[in-house]
Amino acid sequence: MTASASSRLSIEDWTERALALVMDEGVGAIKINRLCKELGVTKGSFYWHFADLDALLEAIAERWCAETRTLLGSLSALDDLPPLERIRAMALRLIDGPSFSVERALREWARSDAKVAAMIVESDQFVFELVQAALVDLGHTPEGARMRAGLLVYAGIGFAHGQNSLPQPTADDIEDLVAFLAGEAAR
Amino acid sequence: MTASASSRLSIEDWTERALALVMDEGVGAIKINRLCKELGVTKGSFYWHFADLDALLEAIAERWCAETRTLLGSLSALDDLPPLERIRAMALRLIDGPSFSVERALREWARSDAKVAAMIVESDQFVFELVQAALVDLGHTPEGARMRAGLLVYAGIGFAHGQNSLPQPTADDIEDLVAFLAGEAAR
DNA sequence: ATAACTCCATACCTTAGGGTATGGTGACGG
DNA sequence: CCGTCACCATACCCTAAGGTATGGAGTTAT
Repeated sequence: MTASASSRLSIEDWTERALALVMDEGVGAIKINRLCKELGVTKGSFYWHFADLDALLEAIAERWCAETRTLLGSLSALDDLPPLERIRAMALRLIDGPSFSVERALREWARSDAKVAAMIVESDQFVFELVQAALVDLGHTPEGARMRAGLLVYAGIGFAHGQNSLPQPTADDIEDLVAFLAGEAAR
Repeated sequence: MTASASSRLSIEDWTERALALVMDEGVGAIKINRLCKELGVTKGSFYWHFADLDALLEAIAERWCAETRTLLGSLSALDDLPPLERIRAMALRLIDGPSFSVERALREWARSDAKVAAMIVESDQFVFELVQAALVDLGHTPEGARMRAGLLVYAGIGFAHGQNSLPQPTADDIEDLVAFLAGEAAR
């Protein structure tokens, strides 16, 4: 459906569908037969494109890593914004509800795929350093900025993994949070 | 080995071993044959004690919930400590490395077991309210305390799920963190 | 002592899912 | 027009794992 209109499938058709599956049902949901059914083919097709399941997993890991890397690159555009805006943008990104299941799926995946794990580390690092730099721009010491940025990033990760245990923060709450983290700058 | 010396097994022997398995390998690692081998029996024994796998899962969920509830009860002893000590205790608890895999296993488990999920929510809530109360005792407004406590608890959850993406905080870092969260009390 | 009950072993069934072998069909170059 | 190759269908095998049926051995009560 989302794939190309051609009756023949390409590698990209497979990785695209498989990636979508990983995102909203986890890597454990990838079954060859199921994928085939969703793509309207049978296993004969799959094993022509890929040697085995691991080959498919590796392919979609590669693809996801590439996509994520370009996404991080595009995020560098935030550098032009004022520091507080940068922090706010990251905080809002961390609170984005629909992406929670994706976040969980990715970290679960990372536990069985080194490439994915490395990419996630890189991604976390990226956000962390972005926030830290913004805090330094606001006049914080590197150490103070480090602690605050770490707190925000880890809270973001935790937010995706907590099962709505605590009341969900509103937009106003985020404002308070950003103000708190950015506060008492020149101490 | 850890079970009773008797040659016959009890329900507790099964739930104990299974719970240990869940903790350090996740709920997905529970296989009937494997459990039997570890306990030195065969499936005939398992299916005498339990109707099926779900019955076993339910039993260990029940057991874990009970154990966790008493653990939370014992944690109420912290109420006598000064507020800052209470927060510090919770912060250190959240950073406890060896329990990370347990934390992950539990939340994964919670996604397929409502009882476990509810217990985790209760547990998170407990820690959250404890920290929040301590912050209020320090002179914070309920709203300020709420935000700070939420930040700490979520960061703790995230810390267990991040794959060492960011540099691990030292004991000194925790001190700074607690001081930061508790800081600027009477504003 | 023996009947009854508890706990467990053995053998077997069934399903899901990864993987393989082989043949067929459409498109395209020669 | 025909062969070749890319792509796929069909049929099959193998293993892991949950589940069942049945019988046997140890224990306990009467």
